[in-house]
Amino acid sequence: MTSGRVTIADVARRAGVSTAAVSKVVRGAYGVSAEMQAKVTQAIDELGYRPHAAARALRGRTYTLGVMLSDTRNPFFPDIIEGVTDRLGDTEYQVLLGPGGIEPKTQARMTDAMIDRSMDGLILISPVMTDAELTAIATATPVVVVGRHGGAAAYDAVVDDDVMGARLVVDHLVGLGHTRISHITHLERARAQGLPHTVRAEGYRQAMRAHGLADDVLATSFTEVGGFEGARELLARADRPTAIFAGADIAALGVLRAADEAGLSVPEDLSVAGYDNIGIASLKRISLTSVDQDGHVIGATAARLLVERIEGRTRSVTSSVSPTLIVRGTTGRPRP
Amino acid sequence: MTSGRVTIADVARRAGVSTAAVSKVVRGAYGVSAEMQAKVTQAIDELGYRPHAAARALRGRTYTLGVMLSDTRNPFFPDIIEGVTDRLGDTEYQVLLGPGGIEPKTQARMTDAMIDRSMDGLILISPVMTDAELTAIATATPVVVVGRHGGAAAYDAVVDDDVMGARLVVDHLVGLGHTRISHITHLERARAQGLPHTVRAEGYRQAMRAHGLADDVLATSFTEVGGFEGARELLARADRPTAIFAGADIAALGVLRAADEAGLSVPEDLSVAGYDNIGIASLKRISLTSVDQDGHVIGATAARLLVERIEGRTRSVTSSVSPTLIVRGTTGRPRP
DNA sequence: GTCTTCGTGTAGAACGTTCTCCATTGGTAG
DNA sequence: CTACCAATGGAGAACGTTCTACACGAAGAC
Repeated sequence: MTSGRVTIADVARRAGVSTAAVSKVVRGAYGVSAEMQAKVTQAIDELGYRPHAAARALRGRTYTLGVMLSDTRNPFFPDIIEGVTDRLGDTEYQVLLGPGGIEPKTQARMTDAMIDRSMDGLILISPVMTDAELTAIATATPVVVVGRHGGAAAYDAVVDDDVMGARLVVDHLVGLGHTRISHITHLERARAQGLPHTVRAEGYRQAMRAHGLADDVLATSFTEVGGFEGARELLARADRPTAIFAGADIAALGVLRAADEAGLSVPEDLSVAGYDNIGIASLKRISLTSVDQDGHVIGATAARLLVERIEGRTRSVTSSVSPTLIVRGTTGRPRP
Repeated sequence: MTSGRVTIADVARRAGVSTAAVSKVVRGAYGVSAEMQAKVTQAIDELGYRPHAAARALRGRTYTLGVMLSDTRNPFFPDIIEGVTDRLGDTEYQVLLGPGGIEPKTQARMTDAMIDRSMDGLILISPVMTDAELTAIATATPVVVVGRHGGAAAYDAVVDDDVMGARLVVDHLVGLGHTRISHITHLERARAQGLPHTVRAEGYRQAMRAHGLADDVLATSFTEVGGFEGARELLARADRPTAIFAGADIAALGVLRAADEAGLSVPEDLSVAGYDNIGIASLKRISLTSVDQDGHVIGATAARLLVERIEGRTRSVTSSVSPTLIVRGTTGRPRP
């Protein structure tokens, strides 16, 4: 099978030097003459040599970074991934994605698998696990956590300022004249803290209080169905809200469907706002008011922090990205 | 860094046996007594030993399967991935995804990287490369190609019957009374053959011919913008089509936007159909008529074929999945 | 001239597995 | 009682790298 593989020994033989010398050239290490450099690179090119990452793993780097995805379906992830790969495009690092699933158990299995494959570092996107578990992982390998607030000392964190994002939405809706504004959030089974939806819900509560309004939070799930069912419940009430702020755009899409089915027109009868500003939100047919997180920047920042940490930084860093509100057609003045 | 790692030697010491014996137990190999089995598994549990995949790579399996994604943004991929992981869930194999990008160059780089990391097998989703390149990869490691027609002998293939899918759409539109039906396809820069969009376009042509109608294919790209610009061009014509069949749902969404901006109502002035039946297509607000591929089945089939091939099958297999047409609100009778 | 020092190259031991022999044991056929 | 065999466990060589020593020569300092 691997019969055809060109090894470092082949290159060394061809160039008439030792394998150690070839290794130095490949790694750009100290102590190589210009002549040696030339000889070896020529041999490498002639033979088409590529270092065997798995073999490297046993001694040094693998030049592999892992990104654990908690939910492959979330349309917001591609932005982050693109940010990561763009940032890493001209480096030697390769990015591999691990579908971790929604369950804490499967996520733990995936991170273990990544560590077992000696990845040089891990980016965990909205991981659902305790701080203790997170710290345990971070002692085994450099870690950057995306989307969880209150990061610990052992790892870096990149977060969206979710409190601010929620406030932007509430301020906007109140500015339009709404007073009965409900919030749909995600119900978490695990004991993880500082997850985006929790913080968004808290930001929503704070903002409502600041305006002297009563808050109303309903927990379903961040899926189209979750948004649909949550909205159906809210809209069935006698004093139904005039605006619904969903903690994620996918859920907001479900809210829109519920409004359609209930025969309510948006935004006249009901204003709807989401969070994440996913691609579809900008489609004329949807035109969803949403909070934009700039996933590209988040991904690029995570990649930068991870490489820094791999290359020696030990002091922990938390980077916060400010969201912006994108006002579109699903929010407007309530009927008097 | 890796100081804390429990190795096979630790387990062997603890159980009072040789490392070779532990290896046998771990792999479930032949020649282990019940007693040995018990001793070793106990030691493994006590120490929390997990085999180091990178070290394994040097001699045997890595139990890692790679899935190369040609485009992370395509909302159809999560279905395939879920099919793969579901199928592999209770096996020892781990799935890692490689964002290969749209460029042939970056895709080649990614497949190389996966081979260098000694993955046991690769699933390539709509790879953009020549058959020769594909065959070269397939000689290095087991390969299953998803979404490319006309697979070669060196690898397995899972394809959607795109000719049939295109015919379903055309038949449906003709049945409604349309005669001027245009098709938007994806313009390929590379010399790859048998890609889905090519086959869909060909299926469209065949079906139109079968109905005695003139075909009209416009090549832009399978993106929202691609669909938008293509539709804008088509709708600016004097004898503009009464129906547009986009080769992918994302492009169809762009077509809808173009229709909105042109002040055309759907489906009265323009019928629109897509391909892939992505999640959003079923939203009331979109309600896009589309061809459903059952990505879950495709992914699961690909995973099954790959494992079979890894475990010894050499005869090449091509599995074809039949699509179904999901009729929704964006298609209807043309104005007389 | 001898002693350092520096720059360059190499030998050879890791790294954590798997896998091919080989040795030992106990049982059974003759 | 011998000869053979099957079943089990172990020794030790791979696998393809990196990395720590160290050797060697040239150049400079005294």
